[in-house]
Amino acid sequence: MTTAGQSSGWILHVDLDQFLASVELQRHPDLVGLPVIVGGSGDPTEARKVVTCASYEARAHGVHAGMPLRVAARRCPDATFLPSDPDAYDAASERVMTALRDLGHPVEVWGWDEAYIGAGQADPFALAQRIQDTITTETGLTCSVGISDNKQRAKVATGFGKPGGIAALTDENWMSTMGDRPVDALWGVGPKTAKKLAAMGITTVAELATTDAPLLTATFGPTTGLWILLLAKGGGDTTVSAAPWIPRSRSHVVTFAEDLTDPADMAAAVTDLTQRTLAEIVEQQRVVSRVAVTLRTATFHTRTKIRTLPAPTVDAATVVATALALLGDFDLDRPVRLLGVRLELSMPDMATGEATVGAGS
DNA sequence: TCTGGGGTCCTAGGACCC
DNA sequence: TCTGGGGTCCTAGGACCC
Repeated sequence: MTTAGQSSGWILHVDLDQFLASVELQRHPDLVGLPVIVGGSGDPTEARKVVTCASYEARAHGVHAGMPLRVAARRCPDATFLPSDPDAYDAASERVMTALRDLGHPVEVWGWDEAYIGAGQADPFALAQRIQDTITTETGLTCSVGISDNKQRAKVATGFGKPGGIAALTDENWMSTMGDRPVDALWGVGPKTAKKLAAMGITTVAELATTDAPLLTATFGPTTGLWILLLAKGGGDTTVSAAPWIPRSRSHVVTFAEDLTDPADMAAAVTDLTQRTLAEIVEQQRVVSRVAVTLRTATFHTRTKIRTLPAPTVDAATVVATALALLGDFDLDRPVRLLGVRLELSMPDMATGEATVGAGS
C-alpha cells in the first residue's frame, strides 16, 4: 500500500504543450506561428537522427516525434530545424515544477514536461485554471490539465484538453466517453496488448471492462491481466508522491552514422559509453550493481546481455571490464548499428540513507 | 529515404539451496 | 534409487511510456 503520498481526492495531470518547441520559441520569437522541428544537431539531412518535438504547425504537415529528420524535411520543407538543447529544457522544466510546488499541493514530477498534482478536496477546475495561469505567468509556457481521481484516467483526460485546455474524466462520463474507443486509448495498453486482445475478440474499452478477470490473467499474467481490466473500468493509481524519484538505472546508447564492423571500434565505443554513464552516476553518489550491454545489428536484431557484479561498486576498471566482457559474449561478426550500456543502481537503504555497497567490513 | 534516446516494470525459466 | 515442494537469485526478453 501507499506510505508516502496522498490517496484520496482529485488528481490533476499537467502536460506542457509542445514543450521543447515552446522553449525554443521563447528564444526565437520570430518563429512563433511557424513550423519548428527540434531534433539531432538541427541538420535535417543528418542520417539516423529523428524528430524530438515538432510544433503544432509542423504537426499539421504530418511531422511527429520519432520521425526521421530526413522524412520530416520532405514533409515540411519550410520548417526551421533546431538542435536539441537538453540543458535549456532541464532549466525550463525546473522553473515549471517550482511554480507548481509553490501552489502548495503535492507535485509528482513525471518527466520533463508532465506532473501530477494531488488536489485533495480542492475545487479541481479552479485549481486547474490556477495552474495554467501560474505556469503562463511564471514561465511563459502553456499547458493542458486533466482532472480525475487517479493518474491513468487524469492522463487520458488531458488528451481531451489539448492544447491549452482543461478536461475531466470521472465515473460519470468515463464509459460514455471511452467505451467505444479502441483499447489502446488506455494509457498502458499498447499495440502488442491490443493485438492479443483483438485475437480474443476484445477491441473496445467497454468490451475489455466487461471481460472476466480469469480470461485476462490467463493470457497476461496475474498482475498485468488485472491491471488492464482496472484501466478499462477507469481505475488506476490513486497516489501522488512528492518524494524525489530515485532512479533505478542510467544508460546511454549510440546509433552510429555508419555501422561498425571492427570489434576494436565496438570495444572503444562500449568503453566510452560505460565511462560516461559511470561518471554521471558517481556524480549523483550512486553505486552500480549490474551492468547491461545492448547490441543492435544492421538488420535491427537487438539483444541485451546483463551481469550482476560480485559486489556493488563505482570502480571504473571493474565496471568497464564487465561491460567489455558482456560485449565479448556477442557474436561480433555482423555490422553493428547501435551499442548501449545501462548501469543498474543499488537502491539506497531507506533506514540509513546510505547506498548499499555490499558486505562492508 | 527505413526505423533515436532514456527510462520502468513484468514474466518466464533455470540454477541452487533447504 | 526415487521422490516433494518452497524460496531466492539470476538472465533474457517483452511491453510500454515520454
